[in-house]
Amino acid sequence: MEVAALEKSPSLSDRALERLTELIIRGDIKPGARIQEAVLARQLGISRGPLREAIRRLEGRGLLVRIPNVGVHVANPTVDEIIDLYTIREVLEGLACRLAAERLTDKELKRLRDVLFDHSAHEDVKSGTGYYQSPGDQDFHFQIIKGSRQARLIETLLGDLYQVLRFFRYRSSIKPGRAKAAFEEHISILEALERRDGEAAERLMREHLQHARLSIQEAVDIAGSPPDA
Amino acid sequence: MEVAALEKSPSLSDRALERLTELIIRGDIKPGARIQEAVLARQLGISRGPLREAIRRLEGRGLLVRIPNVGVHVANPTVDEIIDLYTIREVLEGLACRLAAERLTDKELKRLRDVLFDHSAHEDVKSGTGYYQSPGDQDFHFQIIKGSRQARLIETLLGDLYQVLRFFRYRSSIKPGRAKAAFEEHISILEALERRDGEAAERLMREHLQHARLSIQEAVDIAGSPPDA
DNA sequence: AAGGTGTCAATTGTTGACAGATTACTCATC
DNA sequence: GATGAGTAATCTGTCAACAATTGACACCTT
Repeated sequence: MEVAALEKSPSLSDRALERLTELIIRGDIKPGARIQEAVLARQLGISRGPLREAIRRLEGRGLLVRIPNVGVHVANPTVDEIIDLYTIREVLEGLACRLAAERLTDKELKRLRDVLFDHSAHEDVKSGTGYYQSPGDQDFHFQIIKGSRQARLIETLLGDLYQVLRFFRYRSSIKPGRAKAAFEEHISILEALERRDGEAAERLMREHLQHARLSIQEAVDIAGSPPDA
Repeated sequence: MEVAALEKSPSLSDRALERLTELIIRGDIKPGARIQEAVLARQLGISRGPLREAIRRLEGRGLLVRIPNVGVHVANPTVDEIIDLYTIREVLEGLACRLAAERLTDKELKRLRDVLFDHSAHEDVKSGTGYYQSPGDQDFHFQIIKGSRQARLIETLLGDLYQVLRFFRYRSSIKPGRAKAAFEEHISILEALERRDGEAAERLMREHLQHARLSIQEAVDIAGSPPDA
């Protein structure tokens, strides 16, 4: 919907923001890589002015880092910083979930249930590793966040945090059991929402995301441990 | 500390960001007021380029709103949107408080206690209305947020949210008893921190901020109710 | 007189060029 | 062969001029 607003007037800066975000998230420009304004501007077919505006906006989101008089790099966060992002997401999406419990329409709840069960989720879950971080998983979270009816919260979670996390997502092998567990946690959350139990919904969502975070943390600990142990 | 980094190389865009933020928060430019780039640029003694970059950054923070090809105005949020901001602050500062309980040094805890009791807080509280939103109150929150040791969280709460809320703070008469209650809630929070009880610290901070939010909401409801009732 | 149409001033969007700073390189010196 | 000053090249920071869009006013049509 925000995109629709941009489509109305695709200023070069807006388009540059979109394109650049995509380049970063898709990994075409790697974390830590330096960005040269003139070069990138030529690649995008625009001049440096609008590009600089786009860069400044991405700086605000933490995707780019500028060193004065030297240049801008794509952010290259440490594992700890990524974990910190997940921690922030935990409380914000917990809040969204609590609000959603009070505000989702019956129709939307029904749709949420469909998302959870239709979306070939069962196959994914049974096959073992598919569900976690699948479109089905993402859609479930999206619906709940939107259901909070809190524009600022939606903007923050969907616009900023998700993009950043999508980028920084740790490409680690998730534990085999995680997919099934995640799916079951989703069911518990859905049930709390259907009971209109905001407190429980918030708590369950926070626990759900905490598990995801710990799963990552664990994978990193293993990968980071000395291989000659 | 972020300012220190800017002082190193105060680019015109950085300075414009600072000055413009100040102009908005001090109320020199009022909510809803239109900003003309050329005029403001001349007032700040710079050209439109750096100013536009600063504006784009403030757009990201939600302090300015741009209508494509028409202009930018200072945001003019509804009461509901302000309440939403407070709600977000609740969970984020709750998180900060939980982390602080685990991470504050004994020295910092001592300092926090001093802030609470020294800062002529007693006089403020006894006099009735002084404490709430006083420097002492703010300092207490600042110390805890910084104590979370979470750069991103600190940046969000202190850099973005506080400035926005400082600006949009509802100039409403707070209930007489609120100051004393707020002070006592601070004491409870401090005690939880000293016990290193993160769970309780988070819960208490959230309740504390929730009370503040409800106090505002109440004041608005009264002010907003039809006077001919 | 009401409604539509064309024109014009004002403002945003964009560009290319200039100035200042930083980095990398060269060359002389130890 | 290593080190350091000096210099050149490159890139960021900034500006002023140009293009495109908007909104308002006057004018014409019905």
